[in-house]
Amino acid sequence: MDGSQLLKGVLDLAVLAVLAERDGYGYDVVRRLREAGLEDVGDASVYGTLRRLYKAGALTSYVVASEEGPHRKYYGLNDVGRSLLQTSAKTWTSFAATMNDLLKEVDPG
Amino acid sequence: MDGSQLLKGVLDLAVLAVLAERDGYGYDVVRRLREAGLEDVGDASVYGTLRRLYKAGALTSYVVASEEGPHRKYYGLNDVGRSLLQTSAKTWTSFAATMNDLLKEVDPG
DNA sequence: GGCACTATTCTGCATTGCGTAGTACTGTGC
DNA sequence: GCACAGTACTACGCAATGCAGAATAGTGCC
Repeated sequence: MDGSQLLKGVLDLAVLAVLAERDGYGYDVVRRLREAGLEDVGDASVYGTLRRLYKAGALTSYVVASEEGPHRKYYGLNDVGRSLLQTSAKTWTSFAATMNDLLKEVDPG
Repeated sequence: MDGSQLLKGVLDLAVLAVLAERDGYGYDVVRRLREAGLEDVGDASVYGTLRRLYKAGALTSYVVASEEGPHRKYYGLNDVGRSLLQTSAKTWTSFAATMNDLLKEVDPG
């Protein structure tokens, strides 16, 4: 557990959170992330994140060969992913709280 | 205004916030950041951030030649820095809100 | 005076995550 | 067949963070 993830690895957390809601394939995750407010997220970043997460053993993956387009590669959380999500969420929350503290003294009213 | 800063540039904001409280030199900023809860922040990162911010015209800098050690290079916010802080703080806040929204559906209870 | 230690700054270099751009494949509509 | 949209993926680059180490300026000890 190193601090660099704290500062940069927010996308991982976002992807995990989105997948926790329900399984999704890359293109879909991108769309959901953008709808959630992360409008500037690049698709390649998401694919990369998905792959990293999968490689880290946090995701399951199954291909659905739709008849109306190319196959969709769905991803879903497994136990590792779920606990990673919990941990990361906690880390994020406390990090965000720290930042908000720092900012509180700045923003008067 | 690009999103990459959203995801990565948190340290900039933290440094700006700390400096808004009162001027400080690098070594001191590191200490204050750590005391504030950002324990894993590396000194080189802070020096780098300081330099980048200064180069971007957000900071003033003056050297205080202390008699009890090497000179201290103080940094402080100027108008550019203050408005950068405001902007970044707003961006951060809304980003954090988005993330919290995303996480709300995950963390039951 | 020299040595170790602390405070302080600064400079590589490596890692890594995010983004842009471009490729490839599959189905639909013309 | 061709253009277009949905979908996945790769290659490369940039920027930020971290680690390690050097340099500089004092203090204290011998």
